[in-house]
Amino acid sequence: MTITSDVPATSAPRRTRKNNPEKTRENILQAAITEFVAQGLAGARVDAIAERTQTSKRMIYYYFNSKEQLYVEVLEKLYGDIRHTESSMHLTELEPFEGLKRLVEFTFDHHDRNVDFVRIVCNENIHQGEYIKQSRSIRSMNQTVLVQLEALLEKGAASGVFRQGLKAMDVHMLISSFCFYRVSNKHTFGEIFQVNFDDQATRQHHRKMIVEALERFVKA
Amino acid sequence: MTITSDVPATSAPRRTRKNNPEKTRENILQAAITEFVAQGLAGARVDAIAERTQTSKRMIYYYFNSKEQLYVEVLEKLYGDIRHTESSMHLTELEPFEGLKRLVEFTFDHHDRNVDFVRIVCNENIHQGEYIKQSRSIRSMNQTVLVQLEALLEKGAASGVFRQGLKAMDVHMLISSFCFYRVSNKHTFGEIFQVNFDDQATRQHHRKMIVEALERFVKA
DNA sequence: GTCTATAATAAGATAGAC
DNA sequence: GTCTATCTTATTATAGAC
Repeated sequence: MTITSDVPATSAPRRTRKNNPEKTRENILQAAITEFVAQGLAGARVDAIAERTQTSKRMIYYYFNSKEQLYVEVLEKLYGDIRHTESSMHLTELEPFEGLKRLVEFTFDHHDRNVDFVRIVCNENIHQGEYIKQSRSIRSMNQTVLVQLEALLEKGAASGVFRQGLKAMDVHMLISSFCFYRVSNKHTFGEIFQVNFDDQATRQHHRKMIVEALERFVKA
Repeated sequence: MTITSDVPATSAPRRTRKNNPEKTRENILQAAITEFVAQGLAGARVDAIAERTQTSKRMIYYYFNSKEQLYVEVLEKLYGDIRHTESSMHLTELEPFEGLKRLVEFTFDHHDRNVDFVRIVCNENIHQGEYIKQSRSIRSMNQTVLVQLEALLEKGAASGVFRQGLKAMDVHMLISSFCFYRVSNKHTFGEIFQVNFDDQATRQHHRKMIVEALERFVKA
């Protein structure tokens, strides 16, 4: 690259438009989330992502090298959002049934509010988890729930209110199943059985139901 | 291209290859299932579908007109497979808890055996149920479960073994959630928590667990 | 770091012979 | 009904100026 050093030192600044790498990067990432969630990895168009940004397509390749790498970063970002909130639950400080209720409601609300997360996970499963395996960080960040839930189950069993021998992963899976399904399948289930999952009364009803199902499941 | 019409009238038959419309159509449909399930609607390539068939790409357009129409037929076929088996359960002829157990185990086994069905439903939800709405048949064929389950719940409540006021759709959703999730999310959940969902011992464990969860949920 | 223009290729759909 | 060859457009990715 040749340097044009014969610029008048007194006139306009060297840069007319302010460069802001971090902001540009974040801007692209947000646009990518929207596009990947709506279209899936294969259906997403780099042009469409560019149109959603304040910058150009060239910058996408400049920062992320390829559509696939951009997708992996989106995956990591959306998985990462759960960890933050999850670690602040303090389940074991509560009475066991209260702790369980809080965990279930927390998981329910998180899925309900983060349709993006649910969609990207669905898409990732269509691709057989190919990209999640490329991310070393995602796996480690998800162990927190199991540790907390295990402590809760032990405490409940010790005090005799929960039954013995429950496995944290099983309970976690029961909770996740329901919370995930009512978001992931809202369109097909909603269409077939004519239910509107975005309706607030329906939402409250489901929330109450899944708490009850889990209470009955762990009860001694 | 010039036409060589000077072919001896007595020699080879007009058709060297036997035409078999129904078989060709079915052949294409099966290839399409494989491709759509593996790649999603957007990721699926018509060329790839053609390669999986014993026929050519031209025939795909001849029989199905477009990639989208072919996709809708795949959707209808996979949804249709459940109905057949579902209608032969005769739940109400059994003792209530036995009927419930049979329904849960049936749903579990169906999802476990039909990963294709689960994948296509996931894909359809990414597209916000856009194509399932185009099919008039799918909605009607799914009402059977609810009718049967409703009768079962009433019978159980009448004899006092089930609690009162349970809604068929809620119970159906609880069952479906778990059975669906462990297939739909086997790759991400499996990777994060290092579980192999195809392992037979794991499978049996989950099957027993979901039956137990439902028994506890409906118990009076 | 950022932009516009463009190369290279992949993919849905069709023409036309037999 | 079936085949091969091809048209047309869309899409990922890059070149090169500033």
